[in-house]
Amino acid sequence: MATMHDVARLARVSVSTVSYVLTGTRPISEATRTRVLAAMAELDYQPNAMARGLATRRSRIVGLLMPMDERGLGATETAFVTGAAAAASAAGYHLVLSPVGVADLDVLRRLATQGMFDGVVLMEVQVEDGRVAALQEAGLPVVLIGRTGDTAGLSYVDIDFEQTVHEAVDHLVGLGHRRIVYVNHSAEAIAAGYGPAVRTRTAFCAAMARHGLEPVMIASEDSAAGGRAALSAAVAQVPDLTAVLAMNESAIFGILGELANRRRAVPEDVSVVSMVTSPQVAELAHPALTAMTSPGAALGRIAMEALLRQLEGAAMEHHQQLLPCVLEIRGSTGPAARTVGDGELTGSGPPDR
Amino acid sequence: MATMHDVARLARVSVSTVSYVLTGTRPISEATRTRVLAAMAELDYQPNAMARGLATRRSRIVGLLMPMDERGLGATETAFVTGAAAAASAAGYHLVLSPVGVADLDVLRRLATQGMFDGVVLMEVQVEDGRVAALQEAGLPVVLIGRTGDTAGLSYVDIDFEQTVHEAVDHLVGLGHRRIVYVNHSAEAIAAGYGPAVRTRTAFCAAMARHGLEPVMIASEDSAAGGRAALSAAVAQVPDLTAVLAMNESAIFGILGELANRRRAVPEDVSVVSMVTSPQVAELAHPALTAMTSPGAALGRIAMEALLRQLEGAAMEHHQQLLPCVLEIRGSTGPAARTVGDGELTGSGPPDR
DNA sequence: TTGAAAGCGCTAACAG
DNA sequence: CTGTTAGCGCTTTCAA
Repeated sequence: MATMHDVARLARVSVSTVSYVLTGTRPISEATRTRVLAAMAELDYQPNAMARGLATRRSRIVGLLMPMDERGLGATETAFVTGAAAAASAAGYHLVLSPVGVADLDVLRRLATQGMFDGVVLMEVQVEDGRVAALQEAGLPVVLIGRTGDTAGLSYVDIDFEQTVHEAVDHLVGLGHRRIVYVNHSAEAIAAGYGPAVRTRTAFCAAMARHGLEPVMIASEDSAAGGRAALSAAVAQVPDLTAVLAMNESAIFGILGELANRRRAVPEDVSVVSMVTSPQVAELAHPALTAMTSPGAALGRIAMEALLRQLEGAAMEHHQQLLPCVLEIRGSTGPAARTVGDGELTGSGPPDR
Repeated sequence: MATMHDVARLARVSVSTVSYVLTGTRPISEATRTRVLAAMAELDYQPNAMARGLATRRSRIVGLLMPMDERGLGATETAFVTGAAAAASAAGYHLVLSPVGVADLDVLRRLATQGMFDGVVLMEVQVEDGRVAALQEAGLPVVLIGRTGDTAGLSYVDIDFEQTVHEAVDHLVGLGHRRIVYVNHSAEAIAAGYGPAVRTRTAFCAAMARHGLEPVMIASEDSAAGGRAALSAAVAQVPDLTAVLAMNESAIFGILGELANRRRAVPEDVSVVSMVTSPQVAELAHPALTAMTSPGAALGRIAMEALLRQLEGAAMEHHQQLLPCVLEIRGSTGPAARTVGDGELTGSGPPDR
């Protein structure tokens, strides 16, 4: 309510002096500084954010851009948001949550040129993503959570899917599993170039190859029903599978449910590893899921910190960083059921028909 | 980048004319309007949000204030956020996510007087909540998601816990259950005046009384471990219980796990209803949970719409609305196990020791 | 060490 | 129907 003018008058100084006391950009005698501070306290003065923003051309507002479909955010995405929000807030920035779909390029361009954002963090990045170019054309500093196919010249943090998949496969192989089926996101997601789906797919092939094993992969809708269908498909293809590696947080419980239906005990008959999963979700299952825990909040925080550093320093340094998920062993994995021979073998659960 | 001046010059009109074309607050001849519009298009003009905000003293930014503890948001809270964000965005407002704890009253006051927010939605409201008063003193329009003990003169939307609990209890009683245990949030949460915990507690007593039944209530930590402990305590207190009503989304899977440990089949031996739960979470369980589905996104949307209406119209009308959760029957409830007599009876599962 | 004054880009009287 | 101009509240030269 009180303006800088009011403070200046009460302290018997000019407005510029008040401003300098506030910003500290020029020396002020101790005497006047205390007078000004006292006046501020007395009037309960708070600088007006809009006015300051207009004068400095910096809003101290950063955007967090993400598509928000009707089915809401998963636990991992939510962690991105809270991590980023905490980091922004700690640095004295405001975080605006903007639902911007991959198709809303015009909306995005408008947002970018309104001068409301000092910079943005972009979530749910596709391998081919027009939003990145649009943002760069607008001259707005961007940090991605996730990454495009060509990452030259841009800042991002992402999960190290290679590393994550390799660790997961190593864990299972270490337990003696050889017939491991990978349940990925939907075929559409893969076709659309959804990074996590595409990258883990490649990585799984590589990881299995390294152990001399055949990679079997099944796409699954992001739902419990999708998971059930995927598991059925997996069993049809590899009747004697002993382990499932699932990339699909939404499908994982369907997978578990279908295993239960088929009387395949976890982990005695089939081991299950859930990839890129939050501990909260992993704990929900019974037994609790061995999972590759996604560094959700950390990723959000690191992305935001990188962006803010880019805003503070004029230097246009790029921050590119991959964080692996960490293996947390819980109850859903165990030694592979004993098999006869190597290629031919007895199924470890009863047949289904 | 281009300013209103540039547009004015190119269109050979004054800045005010450009402004009026933009705001539509005074008639403009078709000829000049098209000239101005053409100039805007040519220059790719976007009005500067800060400048407009300063001039109009309205930022078109609303805040969403919530405490963000380290353990992140639950599915229901996340739905509040996405619902509110979508509504704000649809109305052309920006939504700032601000982590403001119940204790951060000074932070809140600073936020409120910076002139950054036209209004705010406050989440995670306590029965006794100093933030509400602080906001009102600052003269900032507020809508609560949740509500304080005394709601005189303020706007809120909240879940109708009375109704929700009654429906849940009626469902179980209708299935023949009489020994129903209520698992609430933690004792600390109740003591701290956490609305949902306090209100459901009262409602459960009333609902049971209406059926002439004894209300048994157990507090539980918000975790799977808490849920297991709570179920153990429940069984200790009511060995022959046939139904559990759980208010605790974080504990529900612990409850299910412990039931499985004790070889009490769901729903054959024990029926389980989860209160204030998102469908996604309910679907995760096996069998899927019969639940009182929280109107999460709707609540967020309604709160935001009420706030925006308050901002647009000068009228200081209050919006007070309760929405019940809706019963969605899935696989976790069924008829009560047959019992002998009414008070004395045979347990429906095997004893635990 | 301080003050005066010119903007930042826009809106909204006021005046034609 | 349109133009001129005085702010909105702050920062930051320029001048003392």
